[in-house]
Amino acid sequence: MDHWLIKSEPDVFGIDHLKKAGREPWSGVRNYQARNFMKEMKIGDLALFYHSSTQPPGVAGIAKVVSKTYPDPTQFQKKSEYFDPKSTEEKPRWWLVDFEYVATFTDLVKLEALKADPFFNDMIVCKKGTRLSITPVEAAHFKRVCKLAGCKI
DNA sequence: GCCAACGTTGGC
DNA sequence: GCCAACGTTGGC
Repeated sequence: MDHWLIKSEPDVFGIDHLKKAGREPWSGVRNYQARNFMKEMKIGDLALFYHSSTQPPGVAGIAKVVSKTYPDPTQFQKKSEYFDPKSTEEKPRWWLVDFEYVATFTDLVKLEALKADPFFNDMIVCKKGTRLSITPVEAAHFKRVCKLAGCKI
């Protein structure tokens, strides 16, 4: 099983939205690197749900991959803000998976806390200038974040 | 294929 | 609101 970190702005779609929805297609990723990581995801993989562009930023909970990778339907929808005229149904450019709600952390594991701990030095989200919305996470890092949150997975 | 200009992300 | 760090676009 692999581990990941997925970023989302809580004002747009946060962990509470996922909890309410139960399950959500992770549409709208329009970055090739992030897309490639999503293509590597397998059913059962776990992801840290990270809140970005908020005060304070940090990991808010856990989500689980519950579908295989399939074409992002919003790329074909003309009215969607994610519409991509260069994409075709025969050769879709953008792919996604569905995430299922797993848990909300009682206390947000702040980015500040991750940066303060040398154990997380290699974690991509801690590095300067990383805007990637989907990143792989080492199992040890994943476990430690859960531990900091007092969350047993 | 280079690279300047532009747009976006996201912490601060 | 600022701006660093990217990614993308398009002229050449």
